[in-house]
Amino acid sequence: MNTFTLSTFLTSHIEIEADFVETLMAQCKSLKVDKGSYLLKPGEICQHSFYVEQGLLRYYSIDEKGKEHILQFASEGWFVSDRESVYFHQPSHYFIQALENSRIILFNEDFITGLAQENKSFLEFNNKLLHNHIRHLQNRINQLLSASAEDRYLHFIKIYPDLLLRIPQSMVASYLGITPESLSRVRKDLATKNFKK
Amino acid sequence: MNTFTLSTFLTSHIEIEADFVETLMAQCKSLKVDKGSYLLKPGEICQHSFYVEQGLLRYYSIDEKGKEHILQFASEGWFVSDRESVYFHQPSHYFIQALENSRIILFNEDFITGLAQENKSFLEFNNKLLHNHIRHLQNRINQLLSASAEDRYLHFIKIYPDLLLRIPQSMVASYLGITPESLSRVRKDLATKNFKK
DNA sequence: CGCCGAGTTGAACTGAATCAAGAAACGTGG
DNA sequence: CCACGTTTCTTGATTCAGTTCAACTCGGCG
Repeated sequence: MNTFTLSTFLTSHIEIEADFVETLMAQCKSLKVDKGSYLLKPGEICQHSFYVEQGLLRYYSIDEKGKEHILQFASEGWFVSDRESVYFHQPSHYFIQALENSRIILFNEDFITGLAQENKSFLEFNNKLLHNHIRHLQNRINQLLSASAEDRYLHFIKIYPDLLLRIPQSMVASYLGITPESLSRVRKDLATKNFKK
Repeated sequence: MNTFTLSTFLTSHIEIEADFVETLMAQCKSLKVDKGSYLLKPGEICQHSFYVEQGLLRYYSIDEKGKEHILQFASEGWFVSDRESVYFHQPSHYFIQALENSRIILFNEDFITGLAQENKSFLEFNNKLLHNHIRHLQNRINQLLSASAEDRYLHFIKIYPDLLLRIPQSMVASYLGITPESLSRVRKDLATKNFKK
């Protein structure tokens, strides 16, 4: 059985009436995507927030030199979307791609904002998501400004130990803002440090 | 005359009834702060969003090595706050400080969320602020991951040309995530490049 | 005048990138 | 279950962007 269904998520995060959850669920599309497939590509206007019930997504950009930069991973119980693109109706600069076969719930944003006006607890829920998003982004910026590659890696394995087992190391490096080679060396250094202790 | 009063800002950003603006304004405290003084310090729980009518603020952290890292500047027409601290009622890790004598409007967050439930256009306004915030944070992360110090500086002067004249260069460096010495060299390089062209 | 803080410059250093090669792990088909 | 090719990870040598520390310049201001 699966504890990451959307309804479980909703009821665990906010005070919400069971029948409201039902009607909400009934109006959200569920989607199965294969590993490697894309939910968003640059140039498209992002139409949804994606909730991951099962599987793993990544949210990333490619710069002028062709390098990938992963902004976010989303495994079970997480939301991803290009909120800038959704909200301001602008073409995205980002990719959202499945790293595993996944089961996703699509949230249409207009639908969401509509609900937020009707239902108080849903408004709170939406607000919580936005603030949580801001919190993550801000922490990330502060860390990129202040911490070394090693510190950032240590922080990553502390926060996302589960992801370590599911994604290739090169993607961790991309998330941290370093090259795969550098991450390999950081890990080597840490190993010898721990050995000495 | 001043075009950055809060009421001007509100009416230019959303469809909102004039009398609602009035009642809103009546309930927000205005505050004059001297250059150098603090609106938030680490350990405090941030209680407000700060709207800048006049002047300039910075939002920054200090890391373990004692280095400052500026996350955001806020001049006329901008909001700042530690949304994480406000929303989750957690002690902040950040400073908010006036870089000039400033006139600030205080937004109590509970008050805001209350209003958002009553007034539809205010809900939209609040949503717009949050999404705008997310947009900025995301762009910043993407840039820290992908762009060189020089690129980041060029982007900065393009986006915030006005700030260049108002803040010391060392703070621009802090915002960009480099040392003042490095920024000085970046500028030198750019000058000779432009000369050659 | 003389000080003071901001900015610049230089020289040495360092963390991380790059490029190239090799080793290990992994999945697929025989 | 093994052999093979492919992708992932590691390692080494070199280069490079940005840091550090120290000295110097400059403009403003008492």
